[in-house]
Amino acid sequence: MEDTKSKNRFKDFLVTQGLKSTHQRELILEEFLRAGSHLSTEDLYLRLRRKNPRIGYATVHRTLKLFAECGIAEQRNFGDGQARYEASAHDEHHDHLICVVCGKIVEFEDPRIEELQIEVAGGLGFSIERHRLELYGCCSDCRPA
Amino acid sequence: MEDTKSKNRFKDFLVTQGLKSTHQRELILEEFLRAGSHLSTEDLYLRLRRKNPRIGYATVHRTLKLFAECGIAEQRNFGDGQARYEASAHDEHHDHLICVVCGKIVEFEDPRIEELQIEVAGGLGFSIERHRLELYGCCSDCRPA
DNA sequence: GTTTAATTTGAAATCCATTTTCAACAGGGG
DNA sequence: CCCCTGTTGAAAATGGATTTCAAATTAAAC
Ligand SMILES: [Mn+2]
Ligand SMILES: [Mn+2]
Ligand SMILES: [Zn+2]
Ligand SMILES: [Zn+2]
Repeated sequence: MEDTKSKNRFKDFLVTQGLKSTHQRELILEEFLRAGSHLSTEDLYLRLRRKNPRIGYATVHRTLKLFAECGIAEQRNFGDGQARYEASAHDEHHDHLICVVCGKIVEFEDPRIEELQIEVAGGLGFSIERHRLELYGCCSDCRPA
Repeated sequence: MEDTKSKNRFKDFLVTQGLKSTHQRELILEEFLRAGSHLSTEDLYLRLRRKNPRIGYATVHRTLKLFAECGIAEQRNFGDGQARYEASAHDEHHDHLICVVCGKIVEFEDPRIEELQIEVAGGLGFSIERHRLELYGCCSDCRPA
């Protein structure tokens, strides 16, 4: 399958927002869906340049923000100084495990942790809107034997 | 009590690192300990300027980094684009709950969540070095009645 | 106290990801 | 087509973090 869902969602988004469907936006969405996840604006920009040198960084940046606004992408920040984007696949939430040695990123989701977060926040009078959970450590590949 | 612990620790740190004890470093540490937690470099800089207009932003910045290096402060990043520092009181870890309306920051620590993080990471072959957990929501003061 | 070598300071410059500007350009309804 | 409006991309601006460098300060050595 070829991610028709995201493409349609973006198309609808453009229409309802009175925005235009452009060649660049199509190219960027195409490459964004093709490429692996957690890539920075720069990453995506460079990939796009290979095939189409006429694309501008500003357009890639603006289009990624549109993706996030429309809900087909999410911005992440792993503390390396540049924002990263990933396709919000399947509408399911997940958190991240990041290897501080090789940079590998593993996704996980644990309902028990999610539940405890709500409980703890509730006990302090907060209703949670969103959260950020990142675990930094060393993956099995990088662990000294 | 007047936080002699942090002051001594910093003093020792300067000696062992071959660094010098200066008037500015003392002023900055004094004000850092006096002021509330989670303040940005800019925040601290402005507070210091009130009493002592001769202090430079660069010095505040460098000194805060020294505090973090020496272990009496920790840098935090709550996604508002500027780093914040807090005194690492009592050597005990905690996470944060942030009100998206008024910006209030509440600290918490839940051993069950900490434990689950280790368990989940272990199941994926990771050993955790550190983590970041921030809950964003609405506090009781800001909740629509 | 004086000299000396090394570190520190702070204003200004630089860095660097992000965001904005703006004139040229493209889309798409009429 | 036309026209209006949204879009593009090169370049400039932004803003927090960091570095530069000459002058000032510190602390150890005379
Ligand atoms: Mn992910
Ligand atoms: Mn805190
Ligand atoms: Zn690794
Ligand atoms: Zn609040």
